[in-house]
Amino acid sequence: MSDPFDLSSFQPAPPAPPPSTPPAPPPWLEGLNPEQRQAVETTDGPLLVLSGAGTGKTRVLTTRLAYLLHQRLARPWEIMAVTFTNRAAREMRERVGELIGPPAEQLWLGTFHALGARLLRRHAELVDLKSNFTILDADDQLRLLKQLMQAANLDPKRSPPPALMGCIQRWKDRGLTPEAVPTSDRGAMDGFAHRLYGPYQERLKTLNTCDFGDLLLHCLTVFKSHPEEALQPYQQRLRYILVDEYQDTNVAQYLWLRLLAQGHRNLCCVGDDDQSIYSWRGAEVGNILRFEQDFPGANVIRLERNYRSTPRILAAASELIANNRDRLGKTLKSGHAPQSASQGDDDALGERLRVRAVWDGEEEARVVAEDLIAHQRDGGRLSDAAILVRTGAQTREFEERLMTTGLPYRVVGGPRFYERLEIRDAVAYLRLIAQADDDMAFERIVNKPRRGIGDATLKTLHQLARAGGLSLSAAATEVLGSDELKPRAAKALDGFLQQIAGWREVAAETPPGELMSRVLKESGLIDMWRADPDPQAPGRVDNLRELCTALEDFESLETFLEHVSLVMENEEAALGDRVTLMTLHGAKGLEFELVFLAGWEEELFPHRRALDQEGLKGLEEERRLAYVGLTRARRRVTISHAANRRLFSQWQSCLPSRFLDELPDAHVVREGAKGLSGGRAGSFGGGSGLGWDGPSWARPKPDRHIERPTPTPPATRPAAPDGEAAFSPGQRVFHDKFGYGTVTRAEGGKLDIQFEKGGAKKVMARFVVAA
DNA sequence: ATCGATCGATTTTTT
DNA sequence: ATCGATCGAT
Repeated sequence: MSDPFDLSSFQPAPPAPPPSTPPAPPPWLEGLNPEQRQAVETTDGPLLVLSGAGTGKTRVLTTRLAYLLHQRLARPWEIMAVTFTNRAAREMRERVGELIGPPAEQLWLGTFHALGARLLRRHAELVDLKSNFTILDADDQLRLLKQLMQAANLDPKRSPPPALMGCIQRWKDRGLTPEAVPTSDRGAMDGFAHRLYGPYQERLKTLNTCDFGDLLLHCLTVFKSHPEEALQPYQQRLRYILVDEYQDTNVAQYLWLRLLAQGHRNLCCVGDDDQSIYSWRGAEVGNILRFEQDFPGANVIRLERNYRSTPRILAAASELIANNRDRLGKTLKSGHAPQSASQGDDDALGERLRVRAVWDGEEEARVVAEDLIAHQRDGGRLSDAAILVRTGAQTREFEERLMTTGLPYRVVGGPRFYERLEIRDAVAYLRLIAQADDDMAFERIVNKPRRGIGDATLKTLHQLARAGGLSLSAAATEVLGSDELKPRAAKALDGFLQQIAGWREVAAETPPGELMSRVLKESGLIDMWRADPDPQAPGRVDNLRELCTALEDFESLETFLEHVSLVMENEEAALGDRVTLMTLHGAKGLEFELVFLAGWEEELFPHRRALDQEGLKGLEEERRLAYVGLTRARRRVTISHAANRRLFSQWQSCLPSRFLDELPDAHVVREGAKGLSGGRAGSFGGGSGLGWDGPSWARPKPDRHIERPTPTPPATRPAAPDGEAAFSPGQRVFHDKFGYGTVTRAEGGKLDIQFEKGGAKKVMARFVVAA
């Protein structure tokens, strides 16, 4: 394994790479269209590639990398390719590898954060860190901030820690250290954010830790304060820099790139302003909009030929996004079908987009499931379909439905493996073993499982640590030498320290996976979860096992811990044929044959918060999100909106999203839901408690024309027979929510049912049908 | 030190 | 509905 940042192996490069006879053009240039090819072959100077959805962006990037190497314009370690996500980095490395083989390994290729981290480790001492600094995740960040707030006597009610944290992070995104925060910004959050920012940074340094923002922010500091030592070598070395998803870069990333690119000025940024959906996280669309001013003499190439979606989908997406003002302007053209297709030729244009009105979220999920079953019956694969939602919470109803229907699915971007409670605890053990002064880890696990080390003991340790400038571990050793603790607590603490010390020795001669299983067993963590009656506990035990397996792939504890901090995801288990369920944000960069876009309702999408906080800018970003959603689909788009939705514990009636009005009628077919007004209303059993006064979408609204739903009874739930159907034990039944089950007891209108998924339940007979 | 109950606030997106 | 924080009892 070579470390691209290892300057020790760096020999002053020949002034220019030998411009020997340029090799013949390689075969992989052949398949490119003229614009793509131009984007690959324009190697000199700043270049902006505006790449619309589905126009072969990744292909251009990877081919460009291969081209640079093939033409001997640079050696692998003289090229940096930066991505936004780990997924993109992985994919790029794979695909470049396919083109050029092993040299791909030596490219500086990774996410901003990964590259930033590796760079920073080389120069950590310049910002008062040690090169083995740890990387804090969101959870630890927040805990730390809360501690500081407590020390400063700030009321977490009046100033919510997450909001304060967000504020600090946005400063970091803009490349602002505490001193550099402009006075106009210092009043934010009643001034508390700025008041805490400095101490927060101090604390991080004491702990020899960085948060995510620091990985870039500290780089900038280092670049500026020690250019000759920590910047120029890189500037000279990096002949070419490529950036993916440039529209998502924040100011800090922009500055970082600009500094590194100053040597050779061969900066190639690829992006799409229409897909900028991360402004809330500090991303600056301005970066891409300003590119030509920032880098005078820049070339701009537009990729507009879309090879992914049908003409109808492209037309719909284009018309929708045309409602945005701040854009560089691109028009997606269909890349395949030569325009020979005559206007009325439906086949050539592809299917119309379907817009479907449903009663509520449950029905929404049900119809999607029905469509999926039909799709399967037609020989389609589930893995060709995706359900895209605006917020993570929306996945739940779909999960329930898919589970009861027996359709395999996967949730992308759900609670991630390394973020799970039990995993974080287990990893904290490893962290403490690897680094005794990892106080965050120490605090996290010192009393987990319970070993009688409570708040009182911890408080003593904190005091001592602060007074003596010690880590908690060191303070613990100190305190045991004194008699400050009660014997009982002292004994427990001593036992804990000894255990950790013991594992530390084991770690030296044992592979990480084995170490982990020993720790889990000997610490009692595993037993703790085994003994937990919580229904989720067994799953946690499984996760811990999986963790041990995952650890087998790592050489050392250190490499694993770096992986955990930066990658945060576990290799996905072999998937099989599953439908994908995820948020719109998570879907960027992916494509599917069939796409279901759920929850297109005002307040939810566009999301109310986006509108409240950012006004028009927020709306435009939501619209870009819609654009991203539409352009994920190759063949078929199905949009749904519910008339009612439960938002926290309350029912709310919803209006269809304004985005629906922005889709061209010519390419859309609007459907009412099956059985909406017929069977459904009755199934609420005269429950007028909902205060429903008719489907909101049916209320007259001048510029909307949504058909009234046809009163067809729902396919999966025939109305229950009026004279209470006679169910008897042993009978197989179907319940709308719980799926299939067997009756174990029947008494009047009430049944006991053993469901195949979800266990035993008591259910009113009218809610089930014979299966 | 630990546990349980109660109360209140909180809901976007995540490298 | 779910999560945290807080408080009082054991």
